[in-house]
Amino acid sequence: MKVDQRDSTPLHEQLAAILRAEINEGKYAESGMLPSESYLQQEHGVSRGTVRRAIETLTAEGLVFTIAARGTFIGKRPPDAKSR
Amino acid sequence: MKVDQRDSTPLHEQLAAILRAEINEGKYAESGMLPSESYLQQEHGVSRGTVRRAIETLTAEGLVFTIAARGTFIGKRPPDAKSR
DNA sequence: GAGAATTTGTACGTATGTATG
DNA sequence: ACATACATACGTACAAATTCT
Repeated sequence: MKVDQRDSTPLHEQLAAILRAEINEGKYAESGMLPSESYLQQEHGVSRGTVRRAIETLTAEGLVFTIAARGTFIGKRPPDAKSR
Repeated sequence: MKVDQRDSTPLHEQLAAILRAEINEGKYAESGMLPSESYLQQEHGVSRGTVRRAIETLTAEGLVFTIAARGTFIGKRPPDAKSR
């Protein structure tokens, strides 16, 4: 799946939908985490800001959570994790 | 006490808190020094860089001081800490 | 003193967080 | 939405200093 630059749907929404589907398909079940933002940026041909907005959406949905300098993990954020 | 990899509190902060508590409990009173960085690294399952940042914090607090290739000692750095 | 082992020091690479235009 | 720059966090590799055999 790829984002469509001509589609009027915001890129970050398109990307969020793609990632959401991939997660539900178990694509990242092995590592338990998403690829780095830079990787996703190059992979999908969008800016890092767009990648981050997409991940933000998935975080709000409780699908993933990120920890600074470590990465974005699949699943709900543990109760004692303080960052956003 | 152990660091929590899923807690988003920086690992070096978690480790600093652990070491600070252990020092105050007198855990290292006997030797008067901290274990080596490699030991702490394996003991707590973090990288050496994280260990060093934790020790850096304790040093800034005046709780310990480090001498190159010798180790990290409990207490405030003496004026002539380099000589033997 | 020589050489190996141990310990701390420094540099660099990668990842996410924040700010600006 | 994108680009860039910088900050913070974590890790790895190599270098330097000290100690031990």
